[in-house]
Amino acid sequence: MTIFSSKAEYGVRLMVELGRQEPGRPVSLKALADAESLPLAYLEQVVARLRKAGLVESARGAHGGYWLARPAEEITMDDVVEALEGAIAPMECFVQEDTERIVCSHVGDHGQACATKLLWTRVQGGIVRSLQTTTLADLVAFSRRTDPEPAAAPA
Amino acid sequence: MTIFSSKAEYGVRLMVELGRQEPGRPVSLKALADAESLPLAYLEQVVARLRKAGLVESARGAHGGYWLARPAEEITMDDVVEALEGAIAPMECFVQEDTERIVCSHVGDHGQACATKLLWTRVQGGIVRSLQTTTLADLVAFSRRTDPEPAAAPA
DNA sequence: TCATTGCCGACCCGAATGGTAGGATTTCCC
DNA sequence: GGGAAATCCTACCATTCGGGTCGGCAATGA
Repeated sequence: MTIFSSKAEYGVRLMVELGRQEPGRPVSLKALADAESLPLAYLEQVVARLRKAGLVESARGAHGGYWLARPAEEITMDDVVEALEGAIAPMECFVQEDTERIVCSHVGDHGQACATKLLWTRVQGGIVRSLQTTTLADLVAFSRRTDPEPAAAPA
Repeated sequence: MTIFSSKAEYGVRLMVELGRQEPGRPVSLKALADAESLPLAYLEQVVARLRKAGLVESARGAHGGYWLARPAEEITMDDVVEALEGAIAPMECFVQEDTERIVCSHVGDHGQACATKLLWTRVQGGIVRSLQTTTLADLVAFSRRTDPEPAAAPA
C-alpha cells in the first residue's frame, strides 16, 4: 500500500525546487516541469493547491511564475502535505474538528467506542509528528548535498 | 485523505474481537460479523489474509471457526496491518527489500537523489514505530474499558 | 499586438475498493 | 449416512479515485 499519492510527491518536489531558487524572482511552471521531468498540465493542478493554501505566490503574464510565500525555514512539511493531500486521517471515520481533536463516528454501534480508534490515533500522531518536525529548508539542504548546482533558471 | 482501507479497519476489529474471547475455543465468522455488524462474505476475504499471515488459525466444519495463533501480547499491530494492507510504503517509488532497507527508484533522473526520499523515510518511520509499539493486547484492554461484557459467544 | 505565462473547467481511462454470488469441501451431531 | 454448520475459493460487479490530457480565457511585459 502507498500512503501518499503522486500529488504529494510532485508538490513536494516543486516546493523543493522553489526553495533552491534565489527568492524574489518568479520561476515559470514550465521551467519547474522541465527540471523535474513532470507533465506541465498536471503540475498546474498541483501548484494550484499550494497557492490556495498560501504556500506559494504567483504572477501572471510574461516573465510570471511562482515563488515561496515564506522562507523555507518557516514552512513545515505538515502544511505542504496537508495542502496537497487534504487533512491526514488514518481512517474514514476520523473527522478533524478544529485543533488536534479527533472524532470517530463508529461510536454507538452497541455503546462501544471502537478499539481501533486508539490505534489510528497513534498512527496519525506518528505521521503528523514526523511531518511537523521537517521543514522545507531541511529538504532543500538535503537536495543541495547531492546536487549543488542551482537549476540555472533561464526564465 | 485516508491512509488505510476498510480492510484494515475490519481486520483489526476482528482481531480485537478474537482477543476478547477466551482462548482455545474457535469462534465462527458469523458470530464475529454479527458482533461487529459487518458483511460476512467480505469478512471471509479479510480473515483469509490474517490466516495466510499466520496470525489466526482455523478449523473447518460444524463448530469450527477462528482463534488467535499467538497470545495477544505477542502480536504487534505492525504485523496485523501489514497482513491486511500489504507492506507500508509512503510512496510508490519505495520498494521494501529484505529488512528495513528502503530504495527509491527515482534516483538517476539527472544524478540527483530525490529530496522527497528524506521526508517519506521519516514519515514511514513514524508510522512503523507507532504500529510496532502497539500490541493487540493494548487494543483488547482498551475495548474492555468501555464494554466489559465479553461478547457471549453462542457457538 | 503578440508571445508568454498563469488560471480554470471539462473530460477520460485504467486500477483499486468494497463488496456480492455461488459453489465447493470439511466436520460435527443425530 | 444425512444434514447442518462452517471454512475455503474463485469469479464477478459497481462505483470511486488517481493521474492525467485538452482547450480556452485572462493578464502581463516587450
